[in-house]
Amino acid sequence: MPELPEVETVRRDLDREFAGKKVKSVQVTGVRSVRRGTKAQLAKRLAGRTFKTAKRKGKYIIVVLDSGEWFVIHLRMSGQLLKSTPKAPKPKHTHVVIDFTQGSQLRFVDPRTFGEVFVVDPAKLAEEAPDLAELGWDPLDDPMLWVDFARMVLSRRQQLKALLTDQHVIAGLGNIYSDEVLHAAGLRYDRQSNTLTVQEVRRLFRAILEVVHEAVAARGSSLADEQYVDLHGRPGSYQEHHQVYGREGKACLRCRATIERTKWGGRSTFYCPSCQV
DNA sequence: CGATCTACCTGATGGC
DNA sequence: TGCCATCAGGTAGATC
Repeated sequence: MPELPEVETVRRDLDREFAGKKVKSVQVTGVRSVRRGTKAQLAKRLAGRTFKTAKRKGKYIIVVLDSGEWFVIHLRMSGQLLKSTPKAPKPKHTHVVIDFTQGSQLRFVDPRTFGEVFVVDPAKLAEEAPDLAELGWDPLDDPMLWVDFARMVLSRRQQLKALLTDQHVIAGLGNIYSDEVLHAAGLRYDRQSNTLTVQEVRRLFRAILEVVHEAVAARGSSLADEQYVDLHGRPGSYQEHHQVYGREGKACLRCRATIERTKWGGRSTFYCPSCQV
């Protein structure tokens, strides 16, 4: 579900609401939410620790603990982090509950159970969390010169949608935002990365930055099912700005041609057949 | 190396 | 009403 803008929204909420707070207790009831190490180890490494700051790398949320360790959360398709109180009824599929000494509660809710939480020593990141260690360029956090971006794109032979959603190359884009970026850049999902002109690479670079920043400002995209909500359970509003995603059969807002939907890599892909080349 | 499947899950939706 | 197929924001692994 959530891509960079949604994860960043949750990160900011988490930092605002829980930085400086101390963990009182941890209950892990989910069967699959803890896959690296045991539930007991996770609870032990969190109990009594203070949340210092919440960071983000790609789609991973990283809570820096006062022990120096990282409490990492990946929401995958359906995960949510929700702030609540101990007495409030728990939604179905609540897998991890963290109580804080001041009385608030943090919940990890995840119907499809693809998401995960774990604690890692950042010094052992490469061995214990290679997926996190090997992430590529984060377009919100990492400075990047456009010439370096151009070198990266032109040195690969990959369809553009594959390149944009490859977390080793660019960290944070998924199915919605790759389609929106490609429309903003005027490029088709199946263009080979090494065939781009210099101007096209520049447009792609600017489109990534523009779409990501605007989507973060709108607190992410929530689709009809509202699977994505922020820490307080509120939806985002960037879906109102979507140019192609979910707009099959509607007029392109730039050229008035009809937006098409196709299958690419097993996922729905939306594009304008006229102004994306 | 890149492209294409499959699998991991629950739940919503639509056709018949 | 029920039953079945399809689809959903992600990612890893197998295969060619």
